[in-house]
Amino acid sequence: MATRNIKEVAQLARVSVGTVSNVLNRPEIVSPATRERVFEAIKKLGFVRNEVARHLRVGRSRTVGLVVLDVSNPFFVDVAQGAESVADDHDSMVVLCNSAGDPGRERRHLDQLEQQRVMGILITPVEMESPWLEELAGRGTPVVLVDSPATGLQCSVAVDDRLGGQIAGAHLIERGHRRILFVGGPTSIRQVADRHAGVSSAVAAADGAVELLTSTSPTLTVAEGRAVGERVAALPPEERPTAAFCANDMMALGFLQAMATHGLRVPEDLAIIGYDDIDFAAAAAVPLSSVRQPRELLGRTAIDLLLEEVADPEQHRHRQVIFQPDLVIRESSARRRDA
Amino acid sequence: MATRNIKEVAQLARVSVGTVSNVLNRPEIVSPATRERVFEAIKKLGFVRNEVARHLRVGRSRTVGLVVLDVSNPFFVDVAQGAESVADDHDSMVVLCNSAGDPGRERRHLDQLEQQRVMGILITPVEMESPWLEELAGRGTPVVLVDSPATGLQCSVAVDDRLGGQIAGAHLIERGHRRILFVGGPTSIRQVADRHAGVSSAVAAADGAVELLTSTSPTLTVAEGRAVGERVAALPPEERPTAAFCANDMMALGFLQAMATHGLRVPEDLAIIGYDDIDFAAAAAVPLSSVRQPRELLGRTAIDLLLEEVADPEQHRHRQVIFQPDLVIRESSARRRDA
DNA sequence: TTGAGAGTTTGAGACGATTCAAAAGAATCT
DNA sequence: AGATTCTTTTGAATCGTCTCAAACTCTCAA
Repeated sequence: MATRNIKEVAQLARVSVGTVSNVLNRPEIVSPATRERVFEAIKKLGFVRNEVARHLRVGRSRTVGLVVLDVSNPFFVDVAQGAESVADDHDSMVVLCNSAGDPGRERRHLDQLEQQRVMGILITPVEMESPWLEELAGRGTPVVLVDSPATGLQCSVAVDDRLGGQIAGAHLIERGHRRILFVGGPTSIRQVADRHAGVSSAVAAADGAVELLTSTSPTLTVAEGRAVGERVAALPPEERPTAAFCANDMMALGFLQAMATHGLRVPEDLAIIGYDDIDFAAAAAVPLSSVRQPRELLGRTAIDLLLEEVADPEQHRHRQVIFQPDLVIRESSARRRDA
Repeated sequence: MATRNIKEVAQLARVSVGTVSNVLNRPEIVSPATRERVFEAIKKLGFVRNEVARHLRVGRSRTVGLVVLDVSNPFFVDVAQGAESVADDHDSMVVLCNSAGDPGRERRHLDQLEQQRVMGILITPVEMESPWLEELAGRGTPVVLVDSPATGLQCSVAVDDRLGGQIAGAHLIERGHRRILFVGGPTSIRQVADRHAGVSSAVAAADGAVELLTSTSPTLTVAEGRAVGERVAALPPEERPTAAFCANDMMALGFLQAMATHGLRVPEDLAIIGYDDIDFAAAAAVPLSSVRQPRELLGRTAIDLLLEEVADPEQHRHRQVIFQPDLVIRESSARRRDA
């Protein structure tokens, strides 16, 4: 209502709109006296620059969209915080969007972000193949894939999930487990597929001595983890796996809860290892072993790549950055199991 | 780069820009034949509407800013999800900003949001008194306070924190505790102050039979909770409180971890009760008793109030909505203590 | 044949800031 | 005083879309 514009400021300060704009953007080229007068007018009127109009003229915005698979997963929150910390230093803003694993929601968010002409988009896509993203990039919105496969057509940052799965598998095997359950989400999610492939390869390396079971669920939530845990707890002991490798910590926490409610001891009756090493993993009923990813670094690197592309689109060569996960061993997989 | 505009579409479809705009906004008033022609042109060119220009012309944006105290606290994530679910139905967007308890960051976010001319702002302010917010509202950006005091100058939604503190205190006293520690953050945060006042009143009602200790920390994080826990664990048993009421679940989880590392049993040696009842509370080392707040409802109601104000600013009367918390008793405070 | 009325389409302003060539003013030098 | 250079200030054009009064096209009735 009472939104003042540059023209009113100019009038009050008895200068032209061009001068007000200069005071706002390049104060050093304006004489101190005029500058002072303009600042006073701004303060008196309570003028706030209209970023929308500015953006329309200048052509690019200072906000970056970050579309994640699940905001309630602390992993993504940490990635977001990493990205935000970098954005802050470039007085940009990160707007966090939640696809909740739903391609439709993801699509709507992407449309909205493109309509807003954001500077660029960081995304952990729901599905491995996404023609949308390429079209988007083709129309001029830079896209960086976060924790996702390198298609070569855009930048990406990821953690070697195959390696993570392998480390986890090797660890369980080394601890004496011979019957391992992989608790995963939909295999359409690349992270899940890779982690499974990793543990498979570790199992394969054990020369048939180890059996790998696989359970898939539609989502990677605490509730799903609990549900799988319930089913496992209900199995007769001899059919039960002795260890569970969960595709993320949320599922692992749910799985762990199910063990507790059914009186199964962790790790004695069943060892558990999660993925992501979110802060809550260490605070769980039984402190959770987990494959750690450099969460904030992931976010920071993603936005760095984006800013690099924006700064010089011509020179820019797409890059794929891959980090290595490492294993954090805690109580939930600490004991040796005698085969 | 290849961003097409309405004019190019108009050219290709051999109509005027006005007609294209009509197709976009009021397709029913355009003849089917023309409409079809325009749609084809849009598709052929890969035209994406520039929401920035639209917004400049129309005057108000479809995005709402939500400024929270701590994104890594699942409580706020849930509030955000509640808000987002409503926004979705009004094809608006919620942009989530993190003040991280820092007035400077909060201020910068507010500035940015105002410059973007957002439709409105939902905020959990860092400090109780914030003249900024009133100025902001005065300049025409509606503000709804979330989980915050009712100043009467704007709408607010909150949960009765005093009652929450009281419930928690009464529960601990009823369980036989006579030496209770309140683990809180800075008292400048209203929630903390109120929860403390609540437990105080419960203690006062016990007629001098109960002693209340208070520990304050700069932040309400897991780490701070752990730090306080360390100090408490180091006390000689006779000086130690028998129960801790933590200002939020994050602190409670940290506190609990400290108990575990120092071999103190929960709840036998020390009972713990948290606040918020985040999902991870139930999955903790010892399932955590907690004061539950209607997290999503808080977010949903906040944005409802905002939309109401935006829809009809003249008629709108500011309202204060207050919800009641309730107590969830779990293992961490389940036992009776014999005085 | 004309006029009324309904249904479509048009295109010239906004919206608010930035840009930049050009004008104005001030300072310095001959 | 006039020429030259440097510093400030100006204001019209621009970004992409929406709005709305006016113009155009039909159809139908008088």
